[in-house]
Amino acid sequence: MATEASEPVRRRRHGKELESALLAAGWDELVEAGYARLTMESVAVRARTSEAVLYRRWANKDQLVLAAIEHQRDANPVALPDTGTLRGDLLALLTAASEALAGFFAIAAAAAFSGLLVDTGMTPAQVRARVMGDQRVPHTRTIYQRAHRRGEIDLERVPAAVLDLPFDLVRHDLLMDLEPLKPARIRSIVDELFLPLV
Amino acid sequence: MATEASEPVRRRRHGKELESALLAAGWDELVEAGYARLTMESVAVRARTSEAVLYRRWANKDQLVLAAIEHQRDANPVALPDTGTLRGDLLALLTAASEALAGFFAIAAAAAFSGLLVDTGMTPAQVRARVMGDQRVPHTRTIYQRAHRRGEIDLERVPAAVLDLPFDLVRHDLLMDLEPLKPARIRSIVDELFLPLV
DNA sequence: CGTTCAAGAAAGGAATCACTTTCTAACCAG
DNA sequence: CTGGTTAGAAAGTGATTCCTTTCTTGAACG
Repeated sequence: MATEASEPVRRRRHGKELESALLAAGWDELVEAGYARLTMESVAVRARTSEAVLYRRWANKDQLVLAAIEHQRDANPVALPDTGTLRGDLLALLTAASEALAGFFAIAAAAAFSGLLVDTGMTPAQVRARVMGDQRVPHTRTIYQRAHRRGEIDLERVPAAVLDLPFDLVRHDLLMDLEPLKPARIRSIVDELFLPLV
Repeated sequence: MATEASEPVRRRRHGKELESALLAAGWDELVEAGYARLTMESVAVRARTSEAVLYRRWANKDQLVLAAIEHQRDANPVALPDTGTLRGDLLALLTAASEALAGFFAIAAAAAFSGLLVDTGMTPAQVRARVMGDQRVPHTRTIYQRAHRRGEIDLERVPAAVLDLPFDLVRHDLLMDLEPLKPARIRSIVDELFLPLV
């Protein structure tokens, strides 16, 4: 009778384990409530801890949100495919990026423009560069260079706009729809738009 | 001595004139401060009026923001060009859209995702449809149909993805950079990407 | 085992901000 | 000119929320 069945052994988290839980809670709050409605208390409650724990790590709400965005980005790395053909690599990479980044751009962009870090002296462009990780989709250069070496494309003769095209369109669709692209759309981008241009 | 020189005749605005000024102030505040940092007072001060005037028109902050977004969208209509060639029409339309909508998509999307209307029962998709005006870029069908009639393209044989391509890319760049596209970029989209595909 | 550190609970201070209320006077219709 | 409407000024209320402080106790480390 001393320990209730409804009280499931209060474990106490530490270090990386705790920090990941805090940042994940922050991200979930961002997705569900949005930046404006995210409060330190709501994050603490979701993470089953108290606000003091948050303030021990981040000086204010903006810092916490920024860290949560970066954590979410880094927790879902996009794998580098190697299928042997440019078409296969592109389909695989775009699919992986689409799934890993679904929602990320929109939430991050929304937070960046809805007031995040306005008074830290960062320009909107700086905030955006930071949350976007200053990279667009990783590994793009790699798969193009491999295709160049195999003789599939001639990097000297293909305009940069063409090389960016598939990734720009995937990013665009992610921003518009907030969910991963349908496989048919990815195939359309590769087969109807990109490949005819190279 | 009764009327100071520093007090430049207090005129009192009414009706449409006043309402436009209020909504313009709301939009400017949205751009500069973002949704989270926009306050009814900041809008009132910017419009040189008082909060009561705002509340006489809109029941709450969300309604004001929504009206400001719609006002901004409707106040900058994109003109329908008619240059005689598909290439000319596209360049003109993309340039006009780029300038009219610079910033609009990003600000509107950010407001939509940063908490706007979360508790009115609208889904994010509904909010987005409303602020985007349920249209992407107007006039697109028109210029394509004219080109079809002139025999420049065959609408039966061109995939829809190709027709959307220029507008998707312009929207993408606007979301990323928040400013009108450089003319060279627009020419690149038309000449290096779109025209080779049709 | 004993020491140290931080997790977690709780309560509250201070500031912000959505929204209201009241009042005066400028504008408009007749 | 007269009366009704509403712009605009000013002050205030109540709720929210950022952030701090204090205290107890579970966990890590030697």
